[in-house]
Amino acid sequence: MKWSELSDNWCPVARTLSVLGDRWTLLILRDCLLGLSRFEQFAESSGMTRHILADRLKRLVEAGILVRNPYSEAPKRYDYILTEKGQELAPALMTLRDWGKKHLPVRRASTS
Amino acid sequence: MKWSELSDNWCPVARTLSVLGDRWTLLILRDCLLGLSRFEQFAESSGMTRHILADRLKRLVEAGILVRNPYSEAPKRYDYILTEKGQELAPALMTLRDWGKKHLPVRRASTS
DNA sequence: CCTAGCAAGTTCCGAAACAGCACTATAAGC
DNA sequence: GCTTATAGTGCTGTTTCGGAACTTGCTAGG
Repeated sequence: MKWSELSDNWCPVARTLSVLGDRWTLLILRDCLLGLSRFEQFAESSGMTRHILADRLKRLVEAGILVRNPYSEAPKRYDYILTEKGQELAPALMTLRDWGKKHLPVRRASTS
Repeated sequence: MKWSELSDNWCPVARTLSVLGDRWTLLILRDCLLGLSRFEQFAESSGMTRHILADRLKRLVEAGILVRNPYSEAPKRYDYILTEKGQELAPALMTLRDWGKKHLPVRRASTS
């Protein structure tokens, strides 16, 4: 089964995953909720390749989760702002964060 | 950046995604929470290939989210049971489900 | 004994996605 | 007219994925 076919699945969890079911998309949204909005900021914060970032931003805009907003006319520049639909993903990010904090402690030497 | 490198990220959301940040893993957990436990059940329910399913189950066991439980000795057979750690992902699934129900209605002809 | 069936995987190959890096486009500043 | 800043694209090799067949270990039937 293809990823895209999930979007018509009977299960709302599956449909949700059809939009944000890869490792990078939720990281972009995390950054958005932290106040980031620009391509270069996302690229640096998440460490993903620019190629993937561009693709995921496009998908998120198509899904109505972000809007591509021109913030500069002179050299045409765009940043990405959460829609209300996107902001309502905050609770989901919170529950994932809480689970991670509880069950996936950092395995660095500094923590022990 | 590689997927696996996320597991040491400072951000708990990123660490969580290092475990369940692909399209299929959360579907397996959804099925577990619905009471499924066997390989063939997961394969049929989610529609993923057996190859990927086997890989994801292995990862989930390694992550301590599922346990591989022998339920038959005669022909060695195993099923997969949620640990407490895994059950605590239920709230996360709920929030994703709620968001999907609200923002991603099924696009079938029957809905219009 | 021989074959079929069930369940949990494993193997193989072509297709798609990804990582890494360089490159483009447009304009501002020196 | 050269450098810097920003938002992407192109290119190339590697990794992962999708689909279907095959394996293993046992049971049931003829």
